[in-house]
Amino acid sequence: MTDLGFNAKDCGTCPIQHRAVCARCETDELATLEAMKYYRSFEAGQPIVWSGDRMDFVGSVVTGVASLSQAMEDGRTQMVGLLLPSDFLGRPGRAAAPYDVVAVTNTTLCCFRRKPFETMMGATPHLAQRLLEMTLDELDAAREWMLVLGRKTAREKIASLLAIIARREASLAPERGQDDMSFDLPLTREAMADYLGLTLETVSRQVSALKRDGVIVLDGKRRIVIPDFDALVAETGDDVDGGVFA
Amino acid sequence: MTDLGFNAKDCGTCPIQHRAVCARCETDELATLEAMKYYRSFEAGQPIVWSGDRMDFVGSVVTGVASLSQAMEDGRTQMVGLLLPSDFLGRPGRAAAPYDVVAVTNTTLCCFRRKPFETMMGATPHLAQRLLEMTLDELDAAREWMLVLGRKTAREKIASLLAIIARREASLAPERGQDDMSFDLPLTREAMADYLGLTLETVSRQVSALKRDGVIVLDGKRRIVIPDFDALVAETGDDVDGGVFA
DNA sequence: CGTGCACTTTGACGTGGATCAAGCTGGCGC
DNA sequence: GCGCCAGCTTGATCCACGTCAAAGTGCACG
Repeated sequence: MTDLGFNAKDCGTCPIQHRAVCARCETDELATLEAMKYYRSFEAGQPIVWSGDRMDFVGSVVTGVASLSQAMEDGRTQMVGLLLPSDFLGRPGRAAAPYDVVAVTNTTLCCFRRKPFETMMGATPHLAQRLLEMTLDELDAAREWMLVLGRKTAREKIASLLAIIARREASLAPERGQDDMSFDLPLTREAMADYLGLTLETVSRQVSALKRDGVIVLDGKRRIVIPDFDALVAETGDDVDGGVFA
Repeated sequence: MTDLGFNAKDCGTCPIQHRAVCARCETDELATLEAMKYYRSFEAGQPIVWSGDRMDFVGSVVTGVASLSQAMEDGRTQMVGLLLPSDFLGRPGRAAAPYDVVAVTNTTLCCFRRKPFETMMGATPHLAQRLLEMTLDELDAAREWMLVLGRKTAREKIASLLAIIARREASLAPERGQDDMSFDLPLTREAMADYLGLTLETVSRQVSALKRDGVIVLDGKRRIVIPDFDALVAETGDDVDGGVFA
């Protein structure tokens, strides 16, 4: 919630708006975006917006992890997206948030107020095209996840989730090879269950099973080491190169 | 595959490109789009494109139903979208099709070659914005479906599918009230199963159960009559107004 | 250095939907 | 009119995952 007071120029730590949204912007457009942006941070567990709420900003994740989820009246919930650093949040042209957005870990967003952003979009054709690109990527990810939810076994679901997170982590720190990957799981067992359409007990059992079978190594409850990424991918049911977010 | 030879002006039957894609186009842009468009038709069961294929057109469905689906190596398949009349197919800026697209019933598409369409998009800012809108709608539909796949029971899944189709049918023929809805199911039990992440036997049993309970009436195997739409919606597990594609 | 509490693991048991296996039904070609 | 066959239904059985219950773990706080 608090404004971090980052210098607007201090974007070594914020690859977001320049490269992700506006890679082809001219200098003056870049400067306009720069001048408009501001930061917000949220603590782990804090809601960012509720489904149906008015949402007057768009932005992207600088650090941390946020989740998008939908709930049924009786309490069943399904996570429909996971926002990792560089992912975009919000939708130009739409006032109401379609999902609950919650900070899973401590999270910093780089934001723009929606109205001026929309105005800018109208004046900058490739901004709209860039947003379209990003939305198509989200759509592909959502549909890939439909396959996971509809057709995969519990073990394959867990492996798919770990593979996605491992890939994302690797792309954020590309200097390391893809052997000996390791990362801190940002999700509780319950959050994993909500993403995978399982119960937390089933998640726990399958994580234990993957550990027992040597596919993953646990260091504490959250730190995951993946000794052989290909072995993990083999557990997902996907063909080797076609996988999720390929 | 065959060109139907429809008159390019004959767009009473083709509400697609004018209103869906280009509602705000100026007259000359409209004329340009008109001149570029052509029709293709496919018979029930025919593939339109395979996943990974080069796809040199974009378009939308004029009549019929097509499906988007993904397959795993071992044959498990998940339908990730259903294209009904007025739905858009294809993605500007991307050469490769990400899913298998199959004509479920006899289908007619209104197409544009991709390259000139992209050029036009670059020159016509609101075309890109309109495409973004449509893609966001698809994204919402995909995520709504993730809730169906991840958290609903077989009976709720069937009810959700019937409710979606009934709503779409009603919006195509809005003169009829929403009591006494009826329509021909365009999908086989197997296709329904692929969409819902079930087996065809389970689909058959749950359809029978909904019939036994008076939620739906079957006239033959394909014609569905819905005596009370609200009763159907009550079976979906959604809250009354929040439902899929709300 | 306990005590509390959120998170996780593990066990025992139940069940919804998958699987396997017959039939049935209705449209179409001959 | 008859046979064929794709699509559908129904039954019997199985098993992956859910449910309920009880410990275990480790970090934060006194």
